[in-house]
Amino acid sequence: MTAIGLIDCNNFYVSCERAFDPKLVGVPVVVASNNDGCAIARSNEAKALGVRMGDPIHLIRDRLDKHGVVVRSSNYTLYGDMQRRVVAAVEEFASEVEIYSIDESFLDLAPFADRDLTVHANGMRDQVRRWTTIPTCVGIGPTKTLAKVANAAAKKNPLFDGVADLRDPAIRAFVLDRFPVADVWGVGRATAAKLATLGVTTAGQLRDMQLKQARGLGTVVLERLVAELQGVAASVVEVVEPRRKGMAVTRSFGAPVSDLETLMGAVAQYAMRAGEKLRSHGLVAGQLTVFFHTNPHRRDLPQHHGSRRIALHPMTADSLELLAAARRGVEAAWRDGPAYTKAGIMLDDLVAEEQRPRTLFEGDVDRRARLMTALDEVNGRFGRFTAVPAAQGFAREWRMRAEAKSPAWTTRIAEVPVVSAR
DNA sequence: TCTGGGGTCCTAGGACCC
DNA sequence: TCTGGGGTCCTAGGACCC
Repeated sequence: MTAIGLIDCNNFYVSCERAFDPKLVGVPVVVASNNDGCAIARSNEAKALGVRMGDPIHLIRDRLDKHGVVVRSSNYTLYGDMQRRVVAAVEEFASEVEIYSIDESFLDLAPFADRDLTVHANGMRDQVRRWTTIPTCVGIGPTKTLAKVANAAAKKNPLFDGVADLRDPAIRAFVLDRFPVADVWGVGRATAAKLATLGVTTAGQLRDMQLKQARGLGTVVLERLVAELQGVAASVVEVVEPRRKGMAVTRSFGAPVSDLETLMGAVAQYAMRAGEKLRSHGLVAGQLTVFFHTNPHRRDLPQHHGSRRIALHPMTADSLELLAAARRGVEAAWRDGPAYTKAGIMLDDLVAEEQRPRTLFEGDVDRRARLMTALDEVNGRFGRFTAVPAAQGFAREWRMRAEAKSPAWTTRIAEVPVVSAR
């Protein structure tokens, strides 16, 4: 019998922060996005105060201060390492684990389906908690979409106490009839609005929609979604990582940038990072897009959105080639005057290094590849951007804000927590 | 003063071909 | 005035996810 599980960490970033700082337990905590811009994780206490996902911190500052909400800058090194530990704790409880996002994994539970899966899931949650302190919820169903619904029910409805198994048709119907259609995985704002005009407001009503009608209203994506709600699997638990199609390094600046040289400095660093990322995946890129733009929320200020796409011949993962292409793009798209607040590099047409098409006249590729390997080794060992090209220009006025970032508790020896006993 | 940073998939429509 | 009937490939943009 098919049984798909979804384990999801509760308020993951906040829980990671709490794992190493007990002062944060029991008080309202918010983790801010890069640049301390928006609220992207909230403790239950913060949710109860009305802090919503994506709220700009500066707009809710007063409320945060009034209620003593602790705001932490995001610390992705910590969260990434904690994810690894959560997955390790889960592995023995499933035959396959598909890491879906930094805080969620799909599980193939079929081999365990003859036992009580609620007991099984609770054993898994206990192990995650023992190994990482992170609280989780588990949803179980015959398809991924139903496992997602189950997970949300497990989290929201105290009746389930952290684990919901929707394989039983009666329980499933009970939950779907009370589940807002807008909260279904894959139903966003636009689709929810269209469904509302048809009077479809619950997941149960969407389940009962004709497949053809679903396709007409949305696309094949909505049709598959309806099938999954009916218990017919349209996707499976995927273990192998799919080949990446694109890759990006983009950042908002800590302060607006109006001069070309400073912007170049930022873009240069993103290009170096993009190259590093490509090489770590063993890929080369055929196309690079560089962009920079002003603050779109400030309609009162002059706006400019500069962007250039540059073909990379030959395809490459060489940081210096990416850097040169990015510079050309910025120069071509530059406009004097506006204050820019964000820039980025996007790479497309990604191909595995071994499958890179060879061209004539590509120079001494091996020598450059060795240089890049050396660069990665130095930076891997001594910290990112220890070795950089001399022309990079390392003025850092644009560097993003992170005013309340926790230490790299688990990944830097100088920052591991010290425990003393007497 | 201050609004994240990644990704995926699908479709429509244009360019081009015979 | 009137203007076929297929294809393919590519790109931009929308919608969605966390």
